[in-house]
Amino acid sequence: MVTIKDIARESGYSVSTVSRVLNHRRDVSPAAKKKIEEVVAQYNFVPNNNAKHLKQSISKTIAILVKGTSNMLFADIVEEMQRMIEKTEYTAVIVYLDELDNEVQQAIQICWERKPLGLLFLGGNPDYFKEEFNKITIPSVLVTNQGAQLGFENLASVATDDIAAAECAIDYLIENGHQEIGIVGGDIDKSHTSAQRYEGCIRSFKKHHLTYDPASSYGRARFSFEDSYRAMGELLKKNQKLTAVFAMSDVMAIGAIRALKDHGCDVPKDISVIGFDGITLADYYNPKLATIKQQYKLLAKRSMEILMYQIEFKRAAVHEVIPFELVAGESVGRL
Amino acid sequence: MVTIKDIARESGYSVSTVSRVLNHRRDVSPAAKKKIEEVVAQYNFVPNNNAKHLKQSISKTIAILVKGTSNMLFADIVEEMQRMIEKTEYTAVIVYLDELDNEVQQAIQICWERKPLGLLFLGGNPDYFKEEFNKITIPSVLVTNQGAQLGFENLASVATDDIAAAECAIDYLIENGHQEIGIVGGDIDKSHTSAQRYEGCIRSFKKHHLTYDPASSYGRARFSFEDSYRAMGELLKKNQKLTAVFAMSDVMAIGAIRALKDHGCDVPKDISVIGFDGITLADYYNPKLATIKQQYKLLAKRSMEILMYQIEFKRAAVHEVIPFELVAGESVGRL
DNA sequence: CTGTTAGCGCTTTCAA
DNA sequence: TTGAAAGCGCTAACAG
Repeated sequence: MVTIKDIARESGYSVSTVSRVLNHRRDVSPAAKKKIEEVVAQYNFVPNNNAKHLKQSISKTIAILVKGTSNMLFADIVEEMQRMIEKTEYTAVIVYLDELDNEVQQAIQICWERKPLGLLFLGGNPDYFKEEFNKITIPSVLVTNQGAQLGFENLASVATDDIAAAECAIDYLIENGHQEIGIVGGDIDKSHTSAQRYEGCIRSFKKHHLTYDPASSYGRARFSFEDSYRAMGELLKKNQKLTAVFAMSDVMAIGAIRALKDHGCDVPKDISVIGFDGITLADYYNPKLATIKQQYKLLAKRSMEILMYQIEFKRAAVHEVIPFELVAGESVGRL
Repeated sequence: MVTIKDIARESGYSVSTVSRVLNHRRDVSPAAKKKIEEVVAQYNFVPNNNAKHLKQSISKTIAILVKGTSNMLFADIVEEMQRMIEKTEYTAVIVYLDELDNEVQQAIQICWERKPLGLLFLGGNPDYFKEEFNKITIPSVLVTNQGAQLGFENLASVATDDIAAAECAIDYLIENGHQEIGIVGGDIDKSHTSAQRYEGCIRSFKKHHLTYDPASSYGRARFSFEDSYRAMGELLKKNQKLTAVFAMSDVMAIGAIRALKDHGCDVPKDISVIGFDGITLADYYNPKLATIKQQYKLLAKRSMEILMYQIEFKRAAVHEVIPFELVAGESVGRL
């Protein structure tokens, strides 16, 4: 392997000068720059990032921690963030974690190894934050989860109001004449997001003086097509009176719709379905999904802006709520 | 930050002994092991991977390079591979690249930095391999692309026969009475996979003595819903006689179907559509997608096995073709 | 503008 | 079974 030393020897300059050229510093003579760049190209030299990061105390890096590989909303947000970061002098490090991983622990390790200037959490479990986020001192933003109540000075948040949004979804179903409503959602004890959305549902039921029986009308599932399909099938057996279903993600809604069709129910003629997230696919599905659209571009934009403000102007961490949109789609019918 | 030195000092042992414990070596006394592990836990010590990899000459690591973040087939394959690697003593490093990035250059850097024992390429451009794969000497497997003709001794491949599969798709359309067939696919000059699939199409047309005019019947698009939607719309204007469309990926097929519906065409009544890949979503879509299913689990399994054989038994790189399956679905109608 | 020098945190001989 | 010491490749003072 060719190292910086080899380049120094071959170019006739010292390692420090080579290092300077490599890092685009301007205190190098054009001649040195030219010569060194030639040698670098000739030897196809690639610097070793381990050594670089081991030594470097800071780097113009933003780390993005994405929780859940198959979360299509996050995929859309990450793409948008990358596009934004590319235009700046910063570099993005993207780390994908399993839904179950501890994102805060991972973040600590990343801080330790890559010394980023800021952190962006796509999804996160408040419990993990309570436990050890205090070990993180750099500016951070929690995206799609509200973080105000956590009370960390360096943790901002940009999120949709999950409670209000879920309430809106159920309102919409009720406005359309539905009274027997099923819910397909995550594990309320383990997923904070699911718990929030569940609370929104309950609020709507209460407001409309409807009773809701989780035992017969809540289908717990992971956020995947397959598991939502299973949950919907079970729900159908437990409660034959259902006329509408709220799924806590669009992916779940699609799994549920497939289950309904396979059981001979038409959507929306027999049973209505409304999803959550507003991923690109929702518009491409048949029927077009009724859904609560999280404005992913705005979520991405504001998160980055708030992070940059914290980093560059040492502004305080703020907690911003991004408005959601109800998308009517074609999957909800009037009763 | 707490380093290995701190642990050494606090535990009363030397850094080398701590290092041994950290790496689960057996030449340490139980007493030392116990004491050091206690201190590590107490201080919440996390080793710095930069330093570790900088020094370590090999690691039980397999690197997976994934080309295209939003490729749903790859997502399925990666998940399967991770599941397999978890059961072994190896660790996976997964790197997501843009569709346009040079995966071989990235791989060289990763070898240099992480010293993996093997490489798995999900998708790849043969041109990049011809250019500099010779710089890579560790066992590697090219997944979903055939690599036999590249002729590298350390590069195996596990792939679907794209030519035969695409030919099969067109055959199926023709068998169902279609003669005016459109294609929505990638850039044949830049995407080797697209070129292969295109060749399969042409073979089928020739075999059936049909003429195909790319100018009026080929819609070039990126592998996304949106771009395929656009391409299908244009195709519809250029050629009103189309009765069927072959899309080079399921994502493209879905984009095309949406475009058709928005132009008032029913699928499959007015126009039939067949996709490619057989992603999970294909089964959940309405209509269920007719598609060429790549057996992603088998692709993942054989790739890993072949790589392991190369690494552990120094077996030669083999080139394996995984059979595809035609899934009838509901999106192709008989004319 | 350039070179010398001292580490970053860890692994790995080599001796003891 | 343990410890001392020599770097891995690079950056960042500091001095020239």
